[in-house]
Amino acid sequence: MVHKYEVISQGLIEKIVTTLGPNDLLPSERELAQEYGVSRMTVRAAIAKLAEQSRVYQIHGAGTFVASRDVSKAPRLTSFTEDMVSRGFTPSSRVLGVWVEPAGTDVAQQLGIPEGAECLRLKRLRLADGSPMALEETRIPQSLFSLSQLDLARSLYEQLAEAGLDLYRAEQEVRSVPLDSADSKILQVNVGSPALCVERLGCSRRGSPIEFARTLYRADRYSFRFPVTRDSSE
Amino acid sequence: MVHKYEVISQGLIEKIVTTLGPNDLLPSERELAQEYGVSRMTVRAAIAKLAEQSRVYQIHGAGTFVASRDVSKAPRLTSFTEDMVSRGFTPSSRVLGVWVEPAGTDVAQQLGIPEGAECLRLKRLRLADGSPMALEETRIPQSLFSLSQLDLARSLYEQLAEAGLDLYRAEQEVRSVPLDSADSKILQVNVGSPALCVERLGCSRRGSPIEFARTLYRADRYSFRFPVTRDSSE
DNA sequence: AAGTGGTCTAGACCACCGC
DNA sequence: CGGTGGTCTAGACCACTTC
Repeated sequence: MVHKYEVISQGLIEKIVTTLGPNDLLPSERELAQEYGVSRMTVRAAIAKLAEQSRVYQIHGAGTFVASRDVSKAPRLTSFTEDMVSRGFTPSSRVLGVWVEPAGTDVAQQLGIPEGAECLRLKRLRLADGSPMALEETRIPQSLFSLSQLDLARSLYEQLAEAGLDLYRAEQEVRSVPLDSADSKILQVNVGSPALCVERLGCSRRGSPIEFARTLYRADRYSFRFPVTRDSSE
Repeated sequence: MVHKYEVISQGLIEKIVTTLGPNDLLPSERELAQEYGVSRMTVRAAIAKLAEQSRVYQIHGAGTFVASRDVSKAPRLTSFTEDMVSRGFTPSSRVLGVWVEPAGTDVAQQLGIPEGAECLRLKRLRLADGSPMALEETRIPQSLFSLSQLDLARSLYEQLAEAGLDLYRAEQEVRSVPLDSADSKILQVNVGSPALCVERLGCSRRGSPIEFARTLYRADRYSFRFPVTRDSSE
């Protein structure tokens, strides 16, 4: 808590969760500036942070308001573990295989590496409350992270971050697919059951690809929920 | 083009699309301030707008850079027609039914109206390049928009906007579901084929529900693509 | 008309990156 | 080290909502 605007953001969040409800009016920017003894621009920085997270919204001429709770979660780049915890499940994981193998055409294209370049491939069954939730296959260029660095007992993201490979953003593609017999057996559902297929290309802040993951979620246990807005671009 | 920061944003966009490529360095904030004869805070406002749209990214101490072009824009709240056009299809539509009927439990809960309150229900088959793409069912509280106001030949969103019901944001839930025999026949795929089921609750800027839509997209023709970022919260 | 957020100024100092 | 973005000030005027 170094910056003033962070103090104000936190103060507002506390006010929101304790004494205010959805669509309630927050103090005006000028009031807050006086209350915290800062300039109004600093208050605006604090509110901008909250608006970015959809915790509040502003209406020109009217004021700043608390956003509805169920709108507040924009999709974030999370690990399976974080995702499950936030959904109220206890996550666990079973490694189905680790390989080093040449990249196929699609993987190479996604990761922006030459076809046939060696990739770390990690296949895991993901469980929630002890029963199958998803089947995940991750590929990372061996040139970035090698098999010998990998500790299967620890979080992959943590280890990537330690190697200077921070995932900053990702491109996700979501489709609906029928499960083949092998995958359906692993996920313990009938052959041909639908699954949510999420392909994710994780990138650094500079935009260079780090990780390509394909995850099959059991359709009966998993869904995506996210907000969309009209404006944004221009 | 009233505001100074908009002029600067536009100028930067032009520079980006004409003379710069991904990860190229933009002029510093101070240079731009001088070039445009404005304060640095105004330049920052312009850049903040572009960063919000992921057209540029900033690295503390290093500079402002052009984002990779293949980073798709965050999902926006669009009509089926807009969505298809942006995907390169020619959209069309066939109305399968229009009713006024009492809201069921789930619809009432979503729209925040009493169970049994009258709703406008509109069921449409959506086509892309002349063949079935999606099956869409929309419900709007009759108290907000009545059947007699509806012109089936025109865009529903346009008519809602004219009635003062601007959709500002929406909550979307995306699942994978198998198609039953009736729906699969309409969409011209095999029974049990997977589909992407998108449920959308469209709201006003103030957060009051306006429209609840459930759309079944053919899995073989449609997928979602969107970016996620790590930061945001905290 | 009063109050709100939106834009804007002309400075300042700090934290970080790259050489 | 110099240059960059990140934070911050103490004002100002404009545009909008609400009454």
